[in-house]
Amino acid sequence: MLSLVLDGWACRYKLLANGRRQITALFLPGDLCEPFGVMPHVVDQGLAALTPAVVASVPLGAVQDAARRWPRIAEALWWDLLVAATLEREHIVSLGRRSASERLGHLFCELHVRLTMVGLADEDGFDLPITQSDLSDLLGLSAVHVNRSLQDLRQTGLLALRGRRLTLYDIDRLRELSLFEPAWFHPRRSDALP
Amino acid sequence: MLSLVLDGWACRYKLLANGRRQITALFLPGDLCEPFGVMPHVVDQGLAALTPAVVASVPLGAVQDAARRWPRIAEALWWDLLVAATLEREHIVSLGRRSASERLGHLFCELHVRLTMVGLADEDGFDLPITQSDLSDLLGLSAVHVNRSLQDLRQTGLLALRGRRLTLYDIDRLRELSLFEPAWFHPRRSDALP
DNA sequence: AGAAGGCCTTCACAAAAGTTAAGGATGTAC
DNA sequence: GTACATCCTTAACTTTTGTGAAGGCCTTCT
Repeated sequence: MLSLVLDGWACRYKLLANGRRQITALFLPGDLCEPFGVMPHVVDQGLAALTPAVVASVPLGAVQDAARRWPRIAEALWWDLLVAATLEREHIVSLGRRSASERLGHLFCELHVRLTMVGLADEDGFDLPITQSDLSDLLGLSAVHVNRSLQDLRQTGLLALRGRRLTLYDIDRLRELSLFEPAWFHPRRSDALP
Repeated sequence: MLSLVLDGWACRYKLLANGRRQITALFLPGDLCEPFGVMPHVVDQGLAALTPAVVASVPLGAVQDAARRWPRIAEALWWDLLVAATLEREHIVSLGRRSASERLGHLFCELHVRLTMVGLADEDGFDLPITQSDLSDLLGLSAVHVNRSLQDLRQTGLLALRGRRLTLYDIDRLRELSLFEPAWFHPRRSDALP
């Protein structure tokens, strides 16, 4: 079963024995939230909606048929797998080597790119429908510290977050501060497909 | 080009603009260090040997031919992709929600399982050929703190690390302390392959 | 209107981790 | 054997992050 998010935000997460939660991946509208749906036995983590969400599920057989018949489908699936893996690696880098503010900034830059690709962001911001507690589970921080770092970013004049709207006042400076390198995000489509 | 580690340890890593390094994946003998060798254009990260290493490289065409001719090859490739993804997700969990000692313990438990599978560990330990500084880049810590936490684990009587040999005195207790759940590591081989 | 719950915000304090620096051990090159 | 380099170890100190607790704002339910 292949699952595609049509609306809303979802995530993959793991709950540790001590009760802590770590979100390992964030799924926005347009994302496949089960890229390994092809091998459903091995899911070691939970899947959850962070907002009310609409998800389309396609039976595995249909996916395989479609992929065989239309190469572009197969190509798109590979593509998605690859982008997801890249995002995951960048997540590791953030958690390991970026400070709290840098993690927040980097996440916002990433979301801005991803949401722009699906038409859900404009030049100076986007809708951020999840709680600060969700952000903390995603970034490996405490909720209090997320709030603190958010205040820092606000006071530096880099962004505003009111209601559910995130406004980015100076994306270039935010990218610099967060060590964001958008290059990895737009790799060329490869012509060498398996 | 598909690359297989035959001997030695290697890693994928990213260097940040501020000079910090984060290792995103560790490759032991028997691991494919380019699971996405199938799409070589998109490597956003570096590949490095952590010890003198021997790597076999197989041209992409040969891999595709072999995969088509012998389904078990294709199956094994999928398998490797899946295990690597699971390890990567667990890496995220460690960096986000485990303390320094827990990260070390978890890594040692993971290495013990992986190295046992390729015959490079015995019941009570294995060879750990990388430096504490490498460990710190892998676990998102400072080298000094890795050393500190290592001392803690030693003094708790959980392990010894002399020369390059790591001895685990009480694996069960170490697993408990590190919130290690080996379940994810032995998922059933799926019968539904693409 | 009032009560309740979720979320955001702030504070004071505690714990964890980073930094800088120094010395010791070990191994390699000459 | 000596010099050099790398790695390990420890210490003192600083910074970052976590914890527990409290109050405020807002929405929803009754």
